[in-house]
Amino acid sequence: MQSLPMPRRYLISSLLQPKPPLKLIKSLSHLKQIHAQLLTNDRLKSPPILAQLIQRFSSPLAPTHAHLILTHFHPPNLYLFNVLIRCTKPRDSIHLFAHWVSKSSLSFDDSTYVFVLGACARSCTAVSVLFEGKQVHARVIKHGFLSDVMVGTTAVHFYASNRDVGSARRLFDEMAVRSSATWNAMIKGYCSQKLKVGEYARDAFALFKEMLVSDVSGVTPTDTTMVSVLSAASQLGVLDTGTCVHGYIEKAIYTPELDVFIGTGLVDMYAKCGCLDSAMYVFKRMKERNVLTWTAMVTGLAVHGKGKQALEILDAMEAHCVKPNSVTFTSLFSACCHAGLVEEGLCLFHSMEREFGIEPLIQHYGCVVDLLGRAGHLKEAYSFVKDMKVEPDAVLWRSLLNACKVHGDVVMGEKVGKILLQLQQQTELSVVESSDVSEDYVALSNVYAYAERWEDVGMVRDMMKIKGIQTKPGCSSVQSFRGRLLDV
DNA sequence: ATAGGGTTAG
Repeated sequence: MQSLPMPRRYLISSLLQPKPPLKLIKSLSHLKQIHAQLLTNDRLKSPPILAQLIQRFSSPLAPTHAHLILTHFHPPNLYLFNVLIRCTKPRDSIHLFAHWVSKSSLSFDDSTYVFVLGACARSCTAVSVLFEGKQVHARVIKHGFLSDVMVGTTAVHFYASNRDVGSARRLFDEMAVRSSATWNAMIKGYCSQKLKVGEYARDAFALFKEMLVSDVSGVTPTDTTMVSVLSAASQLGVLDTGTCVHGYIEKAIYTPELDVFIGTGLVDMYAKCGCLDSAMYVFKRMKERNVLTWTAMVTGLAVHGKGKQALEILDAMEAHCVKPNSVTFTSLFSACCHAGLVEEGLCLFHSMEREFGIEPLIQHYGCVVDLLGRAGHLKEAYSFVKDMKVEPDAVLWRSLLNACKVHGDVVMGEKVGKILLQLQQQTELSVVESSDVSEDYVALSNVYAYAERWEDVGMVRDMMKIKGIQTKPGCSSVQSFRGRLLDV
C-alpha cells in the first residue's frame, strides 16, 4: 500500500476544522486510506466527517464505495445517504436511491428528493430518465413533499430538461409557493430545448413578463433570469426586445462590472440579432471573459462572414491564456466556411488535434465536409468522409448533398441522397423527434430535377405521398433589417 | 450538517 502524502494527524485535524482546505483528497486510494483510518478510530466515525471526506473528493464516488460507506451505519444515516446521492454520478444516484427505496429502511426527506430529481435532470443527455423521474415525482406527492419549494422547483427543472415542457409547466402552475428559482427553472426550460431551438422562446418572454408583475415578495428577476431571457431574444432574433432587456439589466441588476454570464449572453444576443458592433462593444467592456465569451464572439464574427477576424480571436485567446474548447473550434470552422477559407479551415482541423489536443467530433467533421463541399471540392469531401473515425450523421450527408446540388454533381448527389433516405428509414422508428423529414426527399428530388430526370423526380414525390410527408414552409427569425441597416 | 437556476454549436 502506498504511503499517505500527508501525515495522518495533520490530515484528520484539518478535516475537523470548520473550513477544511479544498481539494484535500486527490485520488481514490487516498480516500480509501483516510476512510480506513476513520473506521479504526471510533471517535471519528461520524457522518459529518465522512460527509466532508466525500464532498472534498474531487471526482464522483463509485456506487460500490457509496454502498460500502452506508453499510457502516446502523441504523442507516439519512444525512450521509443524501450527501452520497449528491456526490455520485447522476445515473448512479438514481440507482442508489432505487436500491434504498426497495430496502425501505430509510425515510427520505426534502433534500433527498432535491438531489434525486436533480440527478434525473442532469442525466438526460443520452437516454431519457423521464420514466424514473416520474416515479420519484409520484413518491414526492405520496409522501407530501410537493409543497416544498425546492423539491417542486427541482421537479420543474427535471421535466424541462427531459424535454417534457408541458409537464414542467403544469407542475409550475400547480405550485402554491414559487421562488425566483422556480420561475428561473421554467423560463430556462423554455429557452434550452436543444432539439427545438426557439420553439418556446415566446413562452419564455410571456413568463418573464408575468414574473415582472408578480407581487409576491422576493420574486424578482435575477441574473439567471436575465441570461435566459437574453437567450430567448437571441433565438428569436428580436433586436429591439433584446436591447430593452439590456436596458433593464443595466437599470435593475446593478453590478459595477458586467458579469461574465450576462456579458456572454449580451454578446450572443447582439451577434445573433445582427448587431455585431454592439456585440463587440459589450465584449470589449467586459473585464472577465471565459471560453464561452470568446466562443460567442467567434460565432458572431462567423455568422457575419468575418472569417479572418474570427481566426484572429484564436491568437487573442492564447494571449489571454484562455484555452479554446470543442465548441470554439466548431465556431471557427463555421467562420472559415462562411468566408470560404478552405486552406485555413483544413489547417485548423489538423492543429485542433495536434496542438490543442481536442479530439474531432462529428460536428467538426461535418464542418470540414461543409467547407470542402461549398468550395466545390466534392471528391475531397467524399474521401474525407470515408476516412473519418466516426460514423457520419444525417447533417453531414445533408450538407454534402447540398454541395452536390449547388455544384451540379448529379452522380454523387444521387449516391448521397440515397444514403440519406436509407439512414432516415433506420432512424424513423427509433427517433420520434427527427429533424425535418421532408428535407432529404426534397433535396434528392431537386438533384434529379437539376439533371432533368423527371421520372425520378416523380418517384421521389410519390414516395413522399405514400409516407404522408409534408413540406414545411421556410421562415426567417430575424425580426427586421432596421438594426442591421443602422449598423452599416 | 445536506439544497434549486446560468453563457457556446453544423
